[in-house]
Parts: sequence; structure tokens; C-alpha cells
Amino acid sequence: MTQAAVPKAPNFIRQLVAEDTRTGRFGHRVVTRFPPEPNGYLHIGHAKAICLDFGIAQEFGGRCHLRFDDTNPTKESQEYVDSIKGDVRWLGFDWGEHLYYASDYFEQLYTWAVQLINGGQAYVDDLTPEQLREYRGTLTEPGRESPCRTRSIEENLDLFGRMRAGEFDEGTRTLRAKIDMASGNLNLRDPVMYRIRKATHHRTGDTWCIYPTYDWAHGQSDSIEGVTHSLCTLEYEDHRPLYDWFLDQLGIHHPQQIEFARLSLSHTVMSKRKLLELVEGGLVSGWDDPRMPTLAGLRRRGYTPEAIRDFAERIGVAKADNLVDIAHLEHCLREDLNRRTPRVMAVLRPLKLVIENYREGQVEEVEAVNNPEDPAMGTRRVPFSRVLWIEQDDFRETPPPKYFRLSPDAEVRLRYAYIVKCTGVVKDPRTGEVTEVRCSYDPTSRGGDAQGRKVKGTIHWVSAPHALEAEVRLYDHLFSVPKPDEAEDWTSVLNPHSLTVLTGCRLEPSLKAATPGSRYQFERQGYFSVDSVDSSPSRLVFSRAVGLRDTWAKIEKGGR
RNA sequence: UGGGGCGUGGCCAAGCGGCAAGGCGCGGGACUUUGGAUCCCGUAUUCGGGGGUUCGAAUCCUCCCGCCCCAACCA
Repeated sequence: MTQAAVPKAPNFIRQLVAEDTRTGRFGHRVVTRFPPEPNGYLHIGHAKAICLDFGIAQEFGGRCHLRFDDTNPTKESQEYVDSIKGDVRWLGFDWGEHLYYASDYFEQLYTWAVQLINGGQAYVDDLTPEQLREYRGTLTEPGRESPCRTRSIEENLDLFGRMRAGEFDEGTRTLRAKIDMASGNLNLRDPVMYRIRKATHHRTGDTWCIYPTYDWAHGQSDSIEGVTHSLCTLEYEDHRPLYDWFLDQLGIHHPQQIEFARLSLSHTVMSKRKLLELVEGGLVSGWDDPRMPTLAGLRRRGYTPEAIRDFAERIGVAKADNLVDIAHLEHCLREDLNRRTPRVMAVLRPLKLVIENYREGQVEEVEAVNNPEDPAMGTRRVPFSRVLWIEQDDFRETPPPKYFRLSPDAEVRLRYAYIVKCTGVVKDPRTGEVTEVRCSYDPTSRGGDAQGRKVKGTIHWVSAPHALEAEVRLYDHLFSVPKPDEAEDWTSVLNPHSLTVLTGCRLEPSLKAATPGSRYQFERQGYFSVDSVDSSPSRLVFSRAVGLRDTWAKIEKGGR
């Protein structure tokens, strides 16, 4: 597997695991797991966790399991299971034989529940959800014990068996752990272990009508799998005492849970609820909309697994709440794509350029470098002729200061071809808009050789008669503010310009064979990938993964 | 007013009693047939604040302040 060149930064988790490995606390073994609930698509925040879980195991010669925590049949589905497996694999990780489901442990969990009942540590409660809430107390007031708390073991056994048999309706009874209704930690106020759900589970079907809660299933699942280090996010810190309590009562293997801060990214949202809302509300085209922070979306956008792994490593792991600038993610993508992507010329907003002294009908082929960062990628030949397409932005009738591109009487280099001088423009008589730029070329400057002259600007072009047409989708941040979660109404702060569709874009002919998913650098513009869903040989569609750093845009913006 | 966490430059983040790594961003410069890439240089006398311990503290003690999480039969 490709590893980032940057040395692994120290973090508290690596240190703890290293210490346990050194002391042999778990027999020098390291077993971790990534435990998603199959109720949504994975996003960049999960990528951080995946890289951590699999990364730590890899580093210490251990293994990492993929386990689906599928304890809530009403929210989960096979579609999510499949997408999650695909995403983890795509990210570059392999769980080998170690694919598990919490639902595989339902019978064992049931047996253990009976064991706790027999030990007087669990009881069947008849309280309704509303009553349960009342009895739980508040943050500052202790809860009250349920009248059912003193039921006999025999009665509990009987009732629990009948719960399983389907004798009771949903919401009428639960199995609760008997811990401490006065605990300052609400998780210890007799938490629910089983609830009745007459729902079909995506794996166990209708075998069960009672389902373990996450709290009752998670710790034991880790224990069954022999997990040594159970990494999870901060909000589970309060649950650790509960997991420890269960494990102690059962007297089974005790993993070490370690909590870290989840990732927050600027200009996007990460909660499954909001992501689902974007999808179902049609605010985006789907889970794989290139603007989504989902792995499916990032992949379609043109992100590479390497860039995401590098990002995960660079942002580090700690316990402080954080908000990572999305520019950091974009930087990692540029760095990766810069060295692996072939360069190509594409004109997004075409403006006709006619070379008056270039013979009509003549065609030359100029040689272009495929990737200056990697000579091994070779060169290609690009057709050149009298009529070209250039970028509208590369011509200004009245150029601002420090404008190096084309303007009346100015000279510019056509990349890999000739140096041309602007001799005039043709305007639409009605609108005054420039519809065509005229110029003359210097035949001695073939290849772009300035021969000592100072030609500061170099622009890209595409020969008009040879050009391929394509649709290009320009993506920008999904939200126009860094912290959409803090807005009064988060959907009101969606970026109205997050997608700009350009049609009639002109590409150099070498792109004819571009295959779905392949990535290119459109010179001077950015990194683009062939859309894996909508592109076809007869209708090319490109997505901009990320723009190139644009110094001129900065100058022009600040200079005004 | 309960319990659990966290506070190091604009954003991440090292640091673990010996005198503030690194990355992103930002600013400046060099170079350049991508205003790309690359390369330099700059960017916290200070670590939420006050006391204290110590020859010496971001690192130990203490008080205070601020932020986050917990009252689903969600995970």
C-alpha cells in the first residue's frame, strides 16, 4: 500500500498502543476494528477513523476488523452495507477474513442477557418510553427506580423469554441493566439492553423481534472479536464505564476503549441526518454528488484514496474539538494529482482567435509535454491551425495592470506553439461584445521560443477544427460559510454557485479516448476527471476536482 | 446546580520540568513556455487567566474563565 512520504506524527493513541505493546498488556497483539452502522454512506470523517483503525493495526503488525453494528433494523439496509464495504476497499484497506456483524452475535448476546438476569443484574421493565424518560431524572436530579426493578428472577426470565417469543407489542417492555438510578452518569441509570422491534432485519430477517441496543451490543462485540484497542469518538467517553460494567459482570475479555475527536470540515456538513436530508430533499443529486463530503462523492469528484489518506495523516488525531479548513483537503489532492496526472489543454469558455498570417488550411503538430513533473510520461502531438479557441479570460480589451495575457497590440505565447501579437478584434455590432480576436504570429517562434524577447504570458489553446466538445462541471464548496452548522437555517447557507455547468467547452483531440474516472490537469485551470456516471464517448462530461492555485486571481482581487 | 471531556499562532497539531516541531493558510522573494509546480524567507518572547512549587513550567499544584458531549426503547 502506498504510504505518505511524511513521517508518522506522534499522537496519543499511537503512544498508548505502543505502550501496551511494549508491556505486553494484550500479549503483544493489536486488534482494532472499524464499526459502522449500515444506515448511511461513509464520509470524510469516517475516512479519518478508518485510516486510524486500519493504520494503527498495520503499524503494530496487528489486524483490523470491519464490523457492522447492525442492531437497529429500522434504519439499516444492505445497500449501505455494500457501499461501505466498497468505500473502505477503495480507500485502500483490507479486512481480510475479518468481516463481522453485530447481528452474528445476537444469540450470544441473548445468552449473556439471561446470565445477567440470573445474576440479578438485569430486569424486564414495563415502563413506557415516556415513563422511562420521567424515571430517568435529569442532569442534576437523580432518577427513580422502576416498580419493576424488584421483580423476581423467575418472573424476569419468563417475561424476557416471552419478549423474544413475540408476545408483547413494541414499546411495552424492555430489558434493563440494574445499575444505579442515582448515578451522575446517565448511562448508568439502568440502561435499556433490549427493546421490542417487530421489524425485518436485513440479515436476520424475522428471526428476532427483540434487538439489543448499541450500548449492550458494542462492548461485547469487541470482546468476542478479541479487540485490544477499541477506538471511537469523544461522545462515547461517557459510555465507557457502562461497557466496562457489562464486561466485568460477564467476566469476559476487556478491550481498551480510547476516544478521539471526530473530524469537522469547513464549508460542509457531516451529520448523517443532514447528509440524508440533502439527498432526499434533492438539494444534491445523490450520495455520490461530487459536492458531497461522502467518499462516494469525493471519488466521483476525482479525489484519490492517496490524497484522502494523506489528509487523514496530516490533520492528526487529538481530543480537542476541531474544524479543519477544507483548503487543507484540497491541498492534499493537488499535491497528489500534480505528480500523477497528465496535462492537457482545454478551453472552458471559448473565444475565437484567428491568426491572420497563418495559411488557411495549414495544420502543424506541436509537441507537448505530458507531465513536467514526470518525464517518463512522455510527450504527445497536438494539432495547430489558423483558427483557435482561447479562454475568454485570456483576452482583455482594456487590460488591468500586470495583465500578462492578450490585449490589443500585446504579445503572448501560445503554449508549445507560437508567439502571437494581437492585431484587432471583431465585435458584435449589436452588443459590442468581442466575438473574435485577430492576431499575427511569428513563424520563427515555433515551439514557443521567445528568442530573448520578454513574453511574460503563456496561454493555452485548442485548434478549432480539431476540437472535441464537452460539458464541464465546475464544483465549489457546498456551503458558502465555513460553519453551516452554526447558521440559523443550515440549508439557507448552501452555496448557490456550488455547481456551474459549462457546455460547448473545447478540448484537444487527445482526450477522445478519455475513460470514465480518469483524471487530467487542464493546464492553467485545475484537475478534472471524466464523470463516471454521465460521461460517454459521444458526450464527454468532466468534473473539476479542484482548481489550480490561482495567483493572478489573487492579484486582481487584491489590486483593485 | 450532576457526570464526562477539552483549551498551544487564522486553522490543524507536536510538546510529557530545561527554555514553543511540523503542516494548511497568509505575506514577500527566486525560478518558470502552466501567473502551475519547485525553492527560499517571514508569520506565538508565548502556550485560556490568576496564584503557587522550582534555579527553571506550555509541561507539576491550585483557583477561576470559556467551549463541547450526556436526560433516544439511535448509534
